[in-house]
Amino acid sequence: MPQVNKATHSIEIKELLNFADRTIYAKKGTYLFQEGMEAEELYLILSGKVQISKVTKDGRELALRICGQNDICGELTLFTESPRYLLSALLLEDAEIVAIKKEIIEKEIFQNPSLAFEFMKWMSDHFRKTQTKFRDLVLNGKKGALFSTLIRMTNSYGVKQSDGILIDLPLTNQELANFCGTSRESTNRILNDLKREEVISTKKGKIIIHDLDFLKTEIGCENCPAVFCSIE
Amino acid sequence: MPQVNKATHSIEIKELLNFADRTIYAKKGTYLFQEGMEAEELYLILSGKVQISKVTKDGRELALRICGQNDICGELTLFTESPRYLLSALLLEDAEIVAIKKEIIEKEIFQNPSLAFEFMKWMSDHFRKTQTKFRDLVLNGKKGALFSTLIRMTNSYGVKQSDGILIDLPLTNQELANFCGTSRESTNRILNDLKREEVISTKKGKIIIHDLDFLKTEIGCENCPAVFCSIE
DNA sequence: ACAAAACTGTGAACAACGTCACTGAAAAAC
DNA sequence: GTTTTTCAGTGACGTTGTTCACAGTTTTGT
Repeated sequence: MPQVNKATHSIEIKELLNFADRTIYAKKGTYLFQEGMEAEELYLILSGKVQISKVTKDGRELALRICGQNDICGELTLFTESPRYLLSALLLEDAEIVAIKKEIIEKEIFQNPSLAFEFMKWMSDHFRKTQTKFRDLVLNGKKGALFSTLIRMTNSYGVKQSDGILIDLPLTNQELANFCGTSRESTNRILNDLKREEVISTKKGKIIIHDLDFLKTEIGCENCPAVFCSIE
Repeated sequence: MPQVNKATHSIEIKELLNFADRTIYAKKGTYLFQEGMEAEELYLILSGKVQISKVTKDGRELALRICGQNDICGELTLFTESPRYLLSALLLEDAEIVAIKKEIIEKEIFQNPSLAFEFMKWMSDHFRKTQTKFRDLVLNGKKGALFSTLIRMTNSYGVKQSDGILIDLPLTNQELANFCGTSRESTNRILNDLKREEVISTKKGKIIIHDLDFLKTEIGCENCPAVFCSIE
């Protein structure tokens, strides 16, 4: 099945594999790391999916990204003294993950300009992604947050169908709400409005987008390259 | 007058000066760059203040940071093909700014590991800053956004006084609101609540913080190092 | 020093969103 | 294949934040 838009990652990031400390086989539902933990490694996902999120004291959860194959996480701790993870990484599926020691990467980046360059490019792209998501959430209210999330999901997991684009990822209303900083009920109501207007529909717990442009114009999306507008 | 917390910038970032293309003397109220413009340079502020913000189609403005001496802006366009600025940079004061060609930096970073390293550290810190601000704005409502902004302003422009910390920066309610994604009226009401509870007061258009801890506990601030919690 | 402009402060009406409470549907477990 | 458990859906109501309107205050310009 053809992926609509698969953000291409730089080939060189795979160089990181050469510096692997060990490979982790972790189970769905467990945490790769949790906020507050001392951060000594960073991770490269070989298979499976990992959700990065922030948990508030009062138990709510703000989900930020879902990392899949070839994505990097734990990256925010590089170049910081006695760093701790700011976020938690929850396994959405069983996964195979390579751990790389922070010191080794830092040393290697220092000696390997091409790796440094690729890494900076990656950070830069990643930053842009966060920046645009930020804008959508703060500037366009909860509706904007949801529309933005749907668009990003489409870019990352969209599969073309005869009647639209299927977001090929099982998602409950609650999970979607976590990405928007919204309550489950609000998300549910907005989704049902969209169904009524035939912008989306659902099949077997997955969402099909029929009118992506509607979502885009509502939040003033400038049609930035999909690399900057994904959930990864 | 002693600055409460001045985030120390890496000395090496001044290396960038060696690659300067030209020096710009720009007037308050003008734009260094505006979103959508083709991005060919990045800028190092020598003196003056520059506010980075995003303007929405309907005229609202979301302010993200204020750059002062030795800060870098326009950085989000590095390592991207045919980049355009995502944000606008408005001069808050007359300023002296060094422009550096994107290509030159990219080339130099490739050849100079120490510069690359410092630059990555800078990006990493910068990212953390954005990430925490993000959390405050999305997770703690408009009040959280304002408290967070006040704390950041204190870290960047706070000057110790006998009765508290003066935020040594002229700020109208509207400007403050722009940093929070809020209406002027809401900001005004929250500020007046804080005045009534003697958490803050104002003198000559500037804010004095009497009870910083109150603001911090309200938003669940973990007392992260000031480097990650500033308005720069 | 005086007028114009910009900013502050506040009430009232309204919209957006969250919380609570509960029902029915679907999926998972046994 | 039935029982649990999880999830979707929806009304009622409270809270938060916005918008509009306007009066009073401070700052700026000349």
